[in-house]
Amino acid sequence: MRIGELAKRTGLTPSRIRFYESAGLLGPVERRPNGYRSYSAEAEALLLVVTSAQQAGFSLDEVRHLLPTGSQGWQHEGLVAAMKRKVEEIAALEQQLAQRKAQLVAVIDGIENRPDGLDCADNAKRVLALLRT
Amino acid sequence: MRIGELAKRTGLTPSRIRFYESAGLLGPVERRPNGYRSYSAEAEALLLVVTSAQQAGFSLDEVRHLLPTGSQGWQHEGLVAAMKRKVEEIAALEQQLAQRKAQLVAVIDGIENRPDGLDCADNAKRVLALLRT
DNA sequence: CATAACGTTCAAGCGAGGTTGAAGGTCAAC
DNA sequence: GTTGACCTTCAACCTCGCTTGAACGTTATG
Repeated sequence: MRIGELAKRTGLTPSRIRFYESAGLLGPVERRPNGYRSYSAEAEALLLVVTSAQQAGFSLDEVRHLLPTGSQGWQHEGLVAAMKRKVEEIAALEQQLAQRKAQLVAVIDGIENRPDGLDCADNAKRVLALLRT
Repeated sequence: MRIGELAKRTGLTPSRIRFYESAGLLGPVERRPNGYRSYSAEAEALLLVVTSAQQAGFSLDEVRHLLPTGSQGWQHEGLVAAMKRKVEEIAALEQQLAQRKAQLVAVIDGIENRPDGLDCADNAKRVLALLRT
């Protein structure tokens, strides 16, 4: 498989795939006699791992340390440990998101249900005070 | 209040505050005769709005469009609409996060409970297949 | 009066995650 | 035998959200 087809199959751009290679995420890539990159079906799976890991919140740097180094195969323990840590991080993020959403909703409510007799500036102070808590 | 004190009160660095000003987030800032910036207490509230909005997932560009332009005051409708959109976005993000977490947990489980008689490479394929669904 | 702790501007740099472009090689089809 | 699609490298550029540094002015304190 040449890079164009791999790109289509993964939904990535060729430049992005080359970028991942140059970032050390794909290991050494086979070449045809003409210099073209040649990918096996495994490459598609590997790219799926990379993009999934990215979506799961791993930086490329983190991903690189999780991928099999050379021909050494996966290192299950470290991998599992990293994923468990990431699950924790995601749980923390979920909490933060929920809090942000709650704050936004509180601000919206604070604006829409402004107490009678409170002018806009004072209401702004009231609403901001809610955020600090 | 000079920039240093504002920085301490908000927990931001002076450079960051100047950066926000140069990004058009703070409007025109008063100056003392010596050229030093002079901030009112409102500035602290404004910076709180900026950083809160950032934490809520607004980019600085988005924040700029939400802040009162000139001396025109807040535009409640647009503001509330933007916040409601952001709440939707956050809800979507929450779903994605939940899905990512579920995938990670599935992968962890796939590794830890590898079926007997399946070698590592085949198990990797099995686990990756789960991710595609 | 010296010195340290502030403040100023402006330009440059960083880190992440890529994209874009120039200059060129390869290959299949017409 | 020439178009056009695809591939190569390498360097430069981009966006975001800042930080850092150089060169310089101001103010409070001993």
